[in-house]
Amino acid sequence: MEPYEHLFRNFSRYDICFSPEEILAIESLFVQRKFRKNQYILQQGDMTRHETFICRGLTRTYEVDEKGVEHVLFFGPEEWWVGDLYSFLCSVPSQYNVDCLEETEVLQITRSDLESLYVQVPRMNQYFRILFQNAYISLAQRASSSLSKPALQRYLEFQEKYPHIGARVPDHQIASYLGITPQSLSRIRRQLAG
Amino acid sequence: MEPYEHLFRNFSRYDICFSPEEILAIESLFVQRKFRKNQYILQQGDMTRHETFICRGLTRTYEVDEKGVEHVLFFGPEEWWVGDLYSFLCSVPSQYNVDCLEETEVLQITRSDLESLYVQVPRMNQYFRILFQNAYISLAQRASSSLSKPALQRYLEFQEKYPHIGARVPDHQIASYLGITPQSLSRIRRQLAG
DNA sequence: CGAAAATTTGACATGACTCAACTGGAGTGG
DNA sequence: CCACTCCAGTTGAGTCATGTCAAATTTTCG
Repeated sequence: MEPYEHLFRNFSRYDICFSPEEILAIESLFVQRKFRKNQYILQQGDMTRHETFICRGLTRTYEVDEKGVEHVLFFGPEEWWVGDLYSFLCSVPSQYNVDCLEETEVLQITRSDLESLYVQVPRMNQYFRILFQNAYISLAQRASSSLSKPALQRYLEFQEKYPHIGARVPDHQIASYLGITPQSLSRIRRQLAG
Repeated sequence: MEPYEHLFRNFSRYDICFSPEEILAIESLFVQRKFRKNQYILQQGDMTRHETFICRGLTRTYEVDEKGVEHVLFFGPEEWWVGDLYSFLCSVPSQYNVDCLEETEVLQITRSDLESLYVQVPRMNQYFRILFQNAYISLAQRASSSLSKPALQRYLEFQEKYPHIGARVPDHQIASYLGITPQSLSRIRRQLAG
């Protein structure tokens, strides 16, 4: 499927349609790019110059703490936006790494182009508003769950919510996403199996 | 201070200005309301009919799990929006309770009025987009922290980020916000003091 | 003042972590 | 095709942070 189709399909999920001129403006401001497996879209410490929409593939967003331990924050499959929003908006170095777990095709937009897009196509504000609303709701549920539920239950919730991701990602990265060690996840899996 | 002043001051924090007609539209769609201490703005299981902007006072958003344990998700001081967004947007019963820890003055808007506001004042999309962006960033940092850092450090982060809230809220609610028991928080405090 | 709530403390239990060793499969080079 | 290595995953033993239960103490507030 052609990359822009993914993007416009995502717009239409939120019942947001654009005029032909707007479509041209949108297409002219995004840049298409392809990453190989294990390649980095963004590295901790770098300036975030683009926000990135995933058309195909799978990414992971993670940070490395003072002790050198990786913490996976999100997986980014098709039709997700990835990037360090804080870094992007506030022009500070990124706290996060984003790398590709599979060969990945993306569309990218720079901050100044996004701002010009908001002016040219005001309805983009609506699109991103809804997007952030949803992201916020989903993150609130995850945060609540991580504060109050044991690892077993969080694992089950993850499996239920992202069955397709669970199958594409090694266990130790799922453990990191859940905030537990690979050993703990392994024991949880044994407990579920037995 | 007059309630609408708080609201417009919040708009202006994001460099968003409105024409006199827009200001009239905004003022006509929000309803002013006052809650006493301990009164509920929203109860778990109810339909969320309004989103609520806090002009004065302090709220807490919490949920009650299967075991009957309360989990505080957010505190809502002046110039915060509170409410169960998911319930509000999707017209499902709320998962959360919002009550007032102090006497609280708010401005409320219903879903249909907010939708009509987006049409009458398209720039409101921009305002809420930025609001959700920021809320999302802040929540992502909290979620990351709750997954990877010990309780002591989370407590210190909370104190640093919301010093004014820490002073206005009983400890056991801070403990709940941090995802630990009041006993654990008490021990952490002793450790810090000694 | 007196009741109720908040906080602290102690003893013990438990879930998750750490460290270390082991297993098993995927790739690599002889 | 067979070692060999590498990495993910598993398992075990001991430790630590935090939870649970119960009780004492302090604070709040009618």
